[in-house]
Amino acid sequence: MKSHLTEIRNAVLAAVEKAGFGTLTPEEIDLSTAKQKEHGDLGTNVALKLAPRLKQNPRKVAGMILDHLALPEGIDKADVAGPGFINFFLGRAVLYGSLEEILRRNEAYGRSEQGKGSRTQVEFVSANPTGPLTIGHGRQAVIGDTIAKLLEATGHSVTREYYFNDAGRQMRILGDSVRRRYLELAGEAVEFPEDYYQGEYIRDIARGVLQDKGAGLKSESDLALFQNRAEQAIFRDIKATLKRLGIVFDVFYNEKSLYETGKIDKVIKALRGKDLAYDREGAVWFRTSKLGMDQDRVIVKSTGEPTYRLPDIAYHKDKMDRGFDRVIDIFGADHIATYPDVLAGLKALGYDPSRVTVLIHQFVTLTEGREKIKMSTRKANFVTLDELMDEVGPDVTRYFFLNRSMSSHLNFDLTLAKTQSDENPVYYVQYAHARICSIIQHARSAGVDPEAGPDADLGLLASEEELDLIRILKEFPREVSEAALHFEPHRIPAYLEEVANVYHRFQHTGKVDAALRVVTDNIPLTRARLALCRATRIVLANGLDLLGISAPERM
RNA sequence: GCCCCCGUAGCUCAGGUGGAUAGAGCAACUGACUUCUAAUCAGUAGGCCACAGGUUCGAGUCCUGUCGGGGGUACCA
Repeated sequence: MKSHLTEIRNAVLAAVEKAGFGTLTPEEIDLSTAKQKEHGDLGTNVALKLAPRLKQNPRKVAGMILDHLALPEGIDKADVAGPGFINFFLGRAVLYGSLEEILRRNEAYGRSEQGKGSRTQVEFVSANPTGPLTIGHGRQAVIGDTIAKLLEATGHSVTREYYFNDAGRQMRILGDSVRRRYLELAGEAVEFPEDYYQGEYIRDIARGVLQDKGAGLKSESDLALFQNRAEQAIFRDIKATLKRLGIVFDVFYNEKSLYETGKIDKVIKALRGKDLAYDREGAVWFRTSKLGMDQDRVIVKSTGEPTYRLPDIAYHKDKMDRGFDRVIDIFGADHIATYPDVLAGLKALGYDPSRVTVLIHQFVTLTEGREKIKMSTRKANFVTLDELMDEVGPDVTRYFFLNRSMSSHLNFDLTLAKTQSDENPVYYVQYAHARICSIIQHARSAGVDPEAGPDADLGLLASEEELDLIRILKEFPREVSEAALHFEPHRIPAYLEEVANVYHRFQHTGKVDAALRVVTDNIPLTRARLALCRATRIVLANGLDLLGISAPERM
C-alpha cells in the first residue's frame, strides 16, 4: 500500500518534469482515494494545480503528464477524467497482496511504527472526587482512552494520567456535606445549605461512617475524617466505573504534591524573576498582558490561596520536566479559557508550548425524550455513567461517545439509548464479526479447514463484491494512522460501519445465488473466500479493539 | 461588549491540507429468507449545506458580516 503510493507519486513527479512543467516536491502531489468506482482507486489533482500557473487547460496538462507517465508495476491503467484529474486503477495482484498481508500480520494489521520513540502523555477525566462520574465525564473518558489507544497502535509510548485536587474548597464542602448528613442520621437537626452536595451518595457515605465509628463524631474538628472517607469512597467508585469502561490510568497526580515539593513556589519565583509576576491589592498577578493577552490574571488570591492557573502551570511544567515529547490535554468546552494562560506560563518559563496539544470536546446535552436535563454534580440531578452502563452496557456507551467528532455537541437521548439499543450501529458492526465467526465454524463442520488460507488461490476472488471488500480492508492502516495523527477517533466507527456494510453485501450475494456462497463444493474457491472472511474478521476485531469494544463470536 | 465551538435530509450526525454528481444511520415507502445468523441485503423518496457578501479555474470546506444554539469572559475549577 505505502509503496504504491510512493511509486505513483514518484512516477507522477517524473512525468511532470518530463512534460516540461518543472520540478515538484512529493508533498505537492495529492493522492486521494476515489469516492466513486469509475474514478479508479487513487487520483491526483496535480494537473488542476499546475494549470493556472502554466496558463493552460487543466485537461490538456493532465493529458501531457499522462503521455510521459511510466505506469508503476501493479497499476493497471491511468486516465484523465472530469476537469483534469488523473486516476489510477490498481491491478488485482495488488489487492491479493493486501489480503495476504492482512492474514500474515493478523492482530498487528493496522498497527504501525510511525510514532516510534515518542513518549506521549494523555491527560483526561481529571475530575475531582466530589461525586460519581456523569455522562459528561464519560465522553471525555472514552475519547481520551481511545486517543491513547490510537497513539499506542501507531507506535507511541503512552502514559494515561488523571490530575486531581483533594485540598480545595470543593472538597471541604464535600466533607462537610457528609458530616451534616451523618449528624442527621445520628438524629440531630442540622441545617443543610443549598449549595452543598445533595446527592444520595453523600448519605451512603455518611451511613458508612456511622456504622464504623458510631454516632460520637460531633466536633467540627472531625471534618477531616469525613472528607477522607468521602474522597476514598468516591475515588473507589470512580475507578470502578472507569474499569467497567475498560479504562485504567497509569498515574493519578495529586495537585497537593505540587505544593509539598515546592514546585508552586518555584514557578512564582521564576515568574517574578522575569518580571512576569507582581503584587497588587494583596494578590499576586501574572503579567499576561506582556505575553499578548488582553489583561493580567491573578495567580494567588489575597487570601493566600492560588487560583487554578498557578498549579496548572506548575503541573504542566512538571510534565515537560518529566520528558514527554508530547503532552495531550483533553478538556471540556468549559475549560476552554484556561489553557492559553497555561501555555503562556510554559512559554514564559522557557518551554516550547507546541509540545502541548489541547483538545476540546463539546458538551453532552442529555435529553429524556424532549426534555433537557441539566447536569450538575452539586445539585445531584445527573445521570451517572454507571446508570447509563446499567442500561445499555459499556460497548454501546463507548460507541455512542466515539461515533461523533468531539468538536460537535453531542445530543444524548437517554430514552432512545434505552429503548432502541437494538438499532444501535455498534450491533451492526459486531454482528458482522459474529457472522464471520459463524461462517468459519460452519466451514469447519463442513470439513473445510478455514486455516488453510496461505495456500489458497486468492486469484479466484473475482466478483465485484469480493474485490470491493478487499479494497476497503486495504484502507484500514491508513484510517488508523489518520485518526491517530489528527486525534479523531470518530473516523474509526465510520470506517468499521463501511467494512461491515461491504461484508454484509458480500455474504448476502450467496443468498441470491448459491454459486456465490462462501462454503460450496468447490474447495479451492471455498478456501479463497474463507481467507477473505478471515481477513475481514481481523480488520473488524482490530478496529473494535482500538475502540475498546468487544468483538463477540456469537450474538 | 469581546473570545471559542456549532448550524448539512423529518431526527442524530459524517463530509483529509478547497476538487468530480453533498453522504450514512434512524424514521417513511417498495421488494428479497427452504439461511452461511433477516441483528441482513437491494431499491425509492427526502437538500437554497442557517443567511448575505467576498477570495478563485473551483467553496459545505477559506475570509468578513448577520441570525440562531452552546460554552467562556472572576481574587470559582
